[in-house]
Amino acid sequence: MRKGEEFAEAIRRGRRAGRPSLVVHFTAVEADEAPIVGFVVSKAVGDAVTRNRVKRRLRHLMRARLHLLPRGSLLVVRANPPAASARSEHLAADLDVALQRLIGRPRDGRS
RNA sequence: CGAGCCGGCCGGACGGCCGCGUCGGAACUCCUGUCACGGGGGUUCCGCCGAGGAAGGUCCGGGCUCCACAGGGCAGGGUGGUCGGUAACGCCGACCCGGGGUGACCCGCGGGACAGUGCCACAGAGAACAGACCGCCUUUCCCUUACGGGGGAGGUAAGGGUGAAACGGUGGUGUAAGAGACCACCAGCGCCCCCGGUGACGGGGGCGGCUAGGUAAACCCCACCCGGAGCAAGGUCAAGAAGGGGACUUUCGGGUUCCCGCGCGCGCCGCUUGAGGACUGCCCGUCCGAUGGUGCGCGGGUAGACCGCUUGAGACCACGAGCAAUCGUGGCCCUAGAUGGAUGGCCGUCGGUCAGCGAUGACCACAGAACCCGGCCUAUAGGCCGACUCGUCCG
RNA sequence: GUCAUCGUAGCUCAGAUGGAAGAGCGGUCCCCUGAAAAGGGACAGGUCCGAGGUUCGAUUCCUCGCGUUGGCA
Repeated sequence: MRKGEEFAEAIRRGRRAGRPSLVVHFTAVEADEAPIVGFVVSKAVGDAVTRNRVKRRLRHLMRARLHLLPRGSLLVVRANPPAASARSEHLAADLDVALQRLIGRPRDGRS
């Protein structure tokens, strides 16, 4: 994801699942397109080195989970300050829980 | 051996599996164009390369690009011992002067206070061509038997006390008491001469007057330097005053959406007798200038691609010049170029640090390129190398 | 990339030419009240962001640094 409108769409209209280290926003459009994913790591998380590391870890974790997303997905992962000092397995666990809440439920749920 | 001082360098190493980015190659595939060669994109595989000494802060200086190649004066800003280095600097080196240290060495915005103006609180009698509070001395008056005390007039900067600072220091002559009033030496100031040095300056000699406060990181004066903006610079696709471009889609007619050129109305100024504008603020001077400039209102509008983009005052190694900063010659090498922004995940061995008798366990400094260089400053676990100084001991 | 702003008591802010710092709220104690609030009185509280420098003397002037907030492209 690389456009401001797409971030706004996912964050404002999508559903949200929060964990201590991160927040996941998810929405889906009708179009039959490949899912796109964006990351938000604010200045509150740390300095430039820390923010880069958090972003790379999240990108790595999401890459392995892309197949879980339906077509047309817009997904934004926002990092919270605890993500800076979290171990990768903790980040992965938080991410899995959040994804489970958002898309793991039956497809006829609220949308 | 201990303590210290200065400089240079490194800043984890090796390997396995899975991923990411640029570039190159191959295969497959899509779009587009030509008579033909072609152009552009996607996927997969292979290969090379892939953050720093500070990439940081943005405090200076340059390259590069555009503005009209930018002239003169004023204003404004900056620098401030000397000589050298450099593309340049507010940086670096050596030296000079002043200060600190036993020393190696360290610190200094280090021009001018007889061009002018301002300021120097409190304390103190007096604070800038100073000043009689106490004191000292002369004289006079009063009180007192006397010793002595008090008042007036005057002399006096040697002494006291205040202060950051009180108008040279010590000794003598001199005097009523004193005073550079005079003398000797010392310190300091100005001028002249000689010697050494490119120079700052240093050494020596002579003469003069006896003495001149501090502050210019207060205004200021002097010397020298400075055009402005910044890669979101700037350019190409880009044709045109009616359309053009990108992306997606298509039944190939087109459609959707975004972007660029902004569009309309009313008024004012002007079209070479020139409105307005540029050379950054002003003046002179020079130049641009008519599909023009400007005011108000309404409507529209906020980033598509590509180039610039990494070969450069370049890195390394020799030799030479120089005390050094640095420079010259030769050899050799090519070493990130992203654009929601590429270095991540898992694991092994070794290396450090800490804990523990041990098995073992935990941890790994500061910090992430964004046009590119030269400096400065700031952050930084741990480690390596070298020069030198002082102290102690041994020979 | 570039240009600014601010940093003073626990909080919000003043301050001067360089001569040593205040206000409001808050805090503590006392008075008032049967008790409290309000009111009155008294008191305490400061590395003037840090380091270095200029000066006799710096919160103020100079340099560097740290942090805060913001503007423009």
